[in-house]
Amino acid sequence: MLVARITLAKTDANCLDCPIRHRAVCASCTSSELEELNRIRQYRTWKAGETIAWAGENMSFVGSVVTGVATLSSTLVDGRRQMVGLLLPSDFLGRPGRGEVSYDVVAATETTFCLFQRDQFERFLSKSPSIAKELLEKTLDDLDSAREWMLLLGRKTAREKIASLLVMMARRDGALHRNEPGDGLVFPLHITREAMADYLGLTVETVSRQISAMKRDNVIQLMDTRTIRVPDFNRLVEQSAASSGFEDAHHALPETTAKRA
Amino acid sequence: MLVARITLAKTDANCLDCPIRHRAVCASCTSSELEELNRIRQYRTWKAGETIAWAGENMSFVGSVVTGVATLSSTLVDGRRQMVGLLLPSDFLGRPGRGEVSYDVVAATETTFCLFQRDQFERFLSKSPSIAKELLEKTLDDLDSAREWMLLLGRKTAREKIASLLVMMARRDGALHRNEPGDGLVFPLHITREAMADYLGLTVETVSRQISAMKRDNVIQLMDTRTIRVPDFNRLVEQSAASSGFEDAHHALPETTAKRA
DNA sequence: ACGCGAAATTGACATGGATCAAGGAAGTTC
DNA sequence: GAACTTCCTTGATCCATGTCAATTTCGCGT
Repeated sequence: MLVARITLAKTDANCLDCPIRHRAVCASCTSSELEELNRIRQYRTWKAGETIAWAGENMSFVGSVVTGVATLSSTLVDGRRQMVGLLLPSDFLGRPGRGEVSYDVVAATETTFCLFQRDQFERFLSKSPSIAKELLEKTLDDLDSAREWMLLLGRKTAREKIASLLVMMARRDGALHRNEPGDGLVFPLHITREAMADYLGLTVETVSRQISAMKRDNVIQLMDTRTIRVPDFNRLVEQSAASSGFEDAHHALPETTAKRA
Repeated sequence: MLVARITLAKTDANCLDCPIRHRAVCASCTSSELEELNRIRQYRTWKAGETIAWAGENMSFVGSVVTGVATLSSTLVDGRRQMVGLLLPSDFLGRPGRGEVSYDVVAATETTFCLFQRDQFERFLSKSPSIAKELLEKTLDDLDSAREWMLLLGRKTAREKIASLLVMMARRDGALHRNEPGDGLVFPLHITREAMADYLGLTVETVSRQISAMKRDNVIQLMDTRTIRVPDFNRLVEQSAASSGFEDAHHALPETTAKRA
């Protein structure tokens, strides 16, 4: 498997060494707050394909993705499925004040969470304005992403959907690592074609066909089925039918900017 | 025009008389907090069709819808448009900490907002945990709605989309008024067929055809083009392909529950 | 190295919704 | 109350994507 198997000790590691220290909900905590979080947090890892929580189930934990990728998805009674969110490192899972989870949460790759008992976290939340602020900020970002995705689902063509997904993956990957673009941008997809289809509101067949078509047109190359090389990132962005709004001003192009880690 | 023309004096009215007093971000404010809000708030009304803010523009206000309906929508460079949110009374517009608005905001009907200067609101927000909590709560609700809509956009058929929209409109209407179901449920749509199409990721033609088809099948009746009568609400819900999850447990069926006003 | 199952690709065909086009209904202006 | 304009409906046709089916490739365990 391609995914780095970083295995973190459940309690040993310190928040200060945490890879998502500066990007998760705890980003702006004071050191005394961090100490308290450090005491009540727990790491837990799910293997690729494992279900972390079922829609409707009660979940007593909330927390952040430390490493890996997890998906949020909804299902209609007849089995049609739509992914409604992607959890990447530093993303938060769980809703303070509500145990019941609204979507199936599945580990797409091996995924490690930094978890808190929900009631403990809620108590902490009500004491700590900084974490409340970060959580609101994150939720607003999630809302923006969800709405951007609505535009994609409602109005973009299959080709544009695939391009948009690749752009997003490249950006989110670039925000973590830092891709020095020597001979193009290379990044991993992490997810299966089926997961892509679920995310984009397409079928696997259409995803596969469009990827083949983009390969033929030399917009992308496949190192292997899950690793994309993009010779010309701008060309890819063009094909994604980026919206005329200015939402993207808040995202980082992998080459140009990256949140300081 | 069908919309009630409640015209509120800009500064006269008191928060205590506000129609959204118990459902807006200020719902759980203390009376001293309310007094302060009362001093810094302003009512402002937009006529149907007027643009409240353009995507990318800087907006120095945030606030809540008091009466009316406004839409949030994104546009692709070539003009394809997708509505990404609907603002009904008590819904909040604006993002603390960011002036730039991500979507076009348009008054679908005559719409009155209760507005605050953004910096004033932010100052208030950082002092008032109760309003911060409400805002987080609202944002999480918005996120849930957006995700439910993603499922609709990605996976539902035209028929199911229309049914879902009608169910939503009926519910949101029912949460405000209280429909005593004598001879079926009657509610106004407020929005044009075009707005419906924008919301559902369809064309006007398809919206119109599906509405005609549902009329033919006696799932709905039209009192006039914008007023729907539903003889059997459950039948409508069935046609909406409600998801197998449990998200709906948090919404009120018009007949069964309604938030106390 | 072999074989198995899952994932991905490709082809042939079907269809739901878009597009193009025309006309009707309802509200507004002079 | 005639002429617009905007909104809505309906019909005919087309095409992007879904569906069904077969085959290939890849990853992994033995």
